[in-house]
Amino acid sequence: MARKTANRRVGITDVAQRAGVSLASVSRVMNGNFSVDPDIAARVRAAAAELNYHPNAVGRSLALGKTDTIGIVVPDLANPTFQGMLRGVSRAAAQDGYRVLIADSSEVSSEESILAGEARRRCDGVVLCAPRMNEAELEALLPSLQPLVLINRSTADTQTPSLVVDYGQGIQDLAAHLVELGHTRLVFLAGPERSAGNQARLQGLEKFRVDHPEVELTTLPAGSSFEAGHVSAVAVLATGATGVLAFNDLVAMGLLSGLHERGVDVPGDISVTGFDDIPFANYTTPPLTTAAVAINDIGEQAWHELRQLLGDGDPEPAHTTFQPELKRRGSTGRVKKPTLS
Amino acid sequence: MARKTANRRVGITDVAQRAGVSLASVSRVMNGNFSVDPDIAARVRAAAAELNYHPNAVGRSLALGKTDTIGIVVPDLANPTFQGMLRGVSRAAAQDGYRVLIADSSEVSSEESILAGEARRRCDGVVLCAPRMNEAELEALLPSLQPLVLINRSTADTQTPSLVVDYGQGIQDLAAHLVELGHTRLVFLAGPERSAGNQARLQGLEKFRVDHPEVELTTLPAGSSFEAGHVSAVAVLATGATGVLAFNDLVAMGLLSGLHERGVDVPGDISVTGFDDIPFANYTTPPLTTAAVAINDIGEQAWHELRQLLGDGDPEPAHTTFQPELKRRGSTGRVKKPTLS
DNA sequence: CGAAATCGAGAAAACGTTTTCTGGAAAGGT
DNA sequence: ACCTTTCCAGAAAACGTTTTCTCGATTTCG
Repeated sequence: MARKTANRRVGITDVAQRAGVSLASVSRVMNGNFSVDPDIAARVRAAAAELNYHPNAVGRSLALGKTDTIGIVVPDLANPTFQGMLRGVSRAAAQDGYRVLIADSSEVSSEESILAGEARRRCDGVVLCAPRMNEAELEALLPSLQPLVLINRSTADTQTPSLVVDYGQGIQDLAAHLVELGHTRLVFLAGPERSAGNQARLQGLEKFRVDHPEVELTTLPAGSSFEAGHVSAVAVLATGATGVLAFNDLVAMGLLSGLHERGVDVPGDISVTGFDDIPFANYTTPPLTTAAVAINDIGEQAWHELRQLLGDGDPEPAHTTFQPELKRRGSTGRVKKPTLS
Repeated sequence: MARKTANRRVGITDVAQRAGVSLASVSRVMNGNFSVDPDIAARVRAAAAELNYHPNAVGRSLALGKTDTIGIVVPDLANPTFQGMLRGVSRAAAQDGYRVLIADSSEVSSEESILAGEARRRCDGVVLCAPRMNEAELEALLPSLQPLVLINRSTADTQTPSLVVDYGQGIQDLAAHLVELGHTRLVFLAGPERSAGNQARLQGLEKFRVDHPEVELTTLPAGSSFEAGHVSAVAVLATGATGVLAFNDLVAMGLLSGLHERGVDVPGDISVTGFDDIPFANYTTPPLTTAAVAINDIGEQAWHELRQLLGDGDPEPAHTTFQPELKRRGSTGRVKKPTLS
């Protein structure tokens, strides 16, 4: 390793030398270890200040066996949901002096496992949000990631806490809300097929169907983005439905935009619901009725679980379910005229 | 350090022992070093596989003097602009096998310097976006962060590349666009006072004033969030202006929402412009006229600059300026009636 | 006053790698 | 056939800390 410009980096050795003490003493002083002569401590501190010494994190990590860093794997940093999660984790972890290493798998499931492994090797623990990874692969990966908390995936493994959102219940609440407003012809704009969240919504809707046999509910493949919602506008209109359950807020916003372009009034002609309650949902025109997911709380909670795991005890890992909360806003309204059938 | 459950972690030593070779050979094999006997290589690989060995990143970092990690300091992870930047940096860095450590300063400038320093100590380099930090503090901090690229801050230091957006020009373009549409009474919804970006916009508008003495331009303090824009609606209406230059897209969207609630038609009664062209800007009703900032490109470019610095050569650090691009959309239109004056 | 207990600072081992150094064997040249 | 060069595997140093261990000095107690 070519030493650039003589000895550039100032280490603990330099401080020790300058203060005329041993390495050990410097280390003790730097770590606030008592039982060290005040005079020595002062000399060390002075030397450290003069040399502008800052302990090397890597050396420290090696000696201590911890990095004070956790990894978080998300499918897509462009998605507000994962951004919120990341933010929640990051802020909470920062409170405890931990930093966060991010890994964006770009929605490709093969990357998810690689990134998770790599992140784990660099960090003390991992928060894994991998909705696409298949069940078997996940189970196989679990042991090697060990201090780990799962988001929106469940596992039999008793070691790993998991935080899941009850998408099934949320979508039922939204559907029920529409029915309450008199809608009897609904359409669901589905998300990515392989997505665990989409599966959960579909199951919820299945349950809804048996509870409300009088409601006509069709499903249209869409996606999880603005564009997906935007291009779905025409298909939605073709169904003649008066209420739309979009996969998430992004799709709903895209749809809102598409409907607006076609002169369709929301909620006058059609009611639209989203999912997640991203910050923007409150500021669309009209404001979006949606199922609020406390995504920041989930991130925060994820950190707290992980912190438990990193600490000593193994206090039963929690398997927490978050209930979405229905937010009634302007994008849903009473059905104008009963559907002719 | 208490070894948990006998020897848990499998290290290079275990592999060497199992393969019946020395540490050095294992290391050579793992790093694809040629000039190692094929037989030995095979044995090592087999042993590594059997033991499920993965090299310890910290040990590796210490020996190599590099972490393959960069830090990025942003003021607020909730802001779409910084989210985009982060995403750009992260994706680009990932392409080259680097990971990103995030530090969210929560908009407090004192944190910015601490976090930057800490990030630098853990990583090989830093991307710093610290709009609030004062000039002096920044200059003082620069040397200690050295492989570093600045975003939206300039510096005399020739060592550090910086990427800045020409907010001054962008806001002038937007203003000119409104003038072109016949507006003569404009209002600027200002951002946070201390923000460098806000200063740049104000300077641009000053220039605009001298170029267009016929236009009446007032400034209203607002902020950088939805809420800021939302609550500004009444103040904006009070000015009697027909064109509004919002600090950014968030403020514009909040304003749009506030105006809608009051039954004010956009762009019929008032034209509104944003800034940044965040992904949502395309899907508001009406779609937002704004100045597009290629924020993902900036993130990507930031990584490329940093990669240069991390590599050997010192090929003059670029000081790049990004020009916003005017996006004409539905939120601006011809002024309905000439302002009486 | 002497021996045991206490204390604190320095020497050295440890963390898990990579890489230089070294020495023995094989290969090549005269 | 002998000497020199080449090659490659293993030993050891290095990276920058923390922490255990050791040992001399000071204190305390009998």
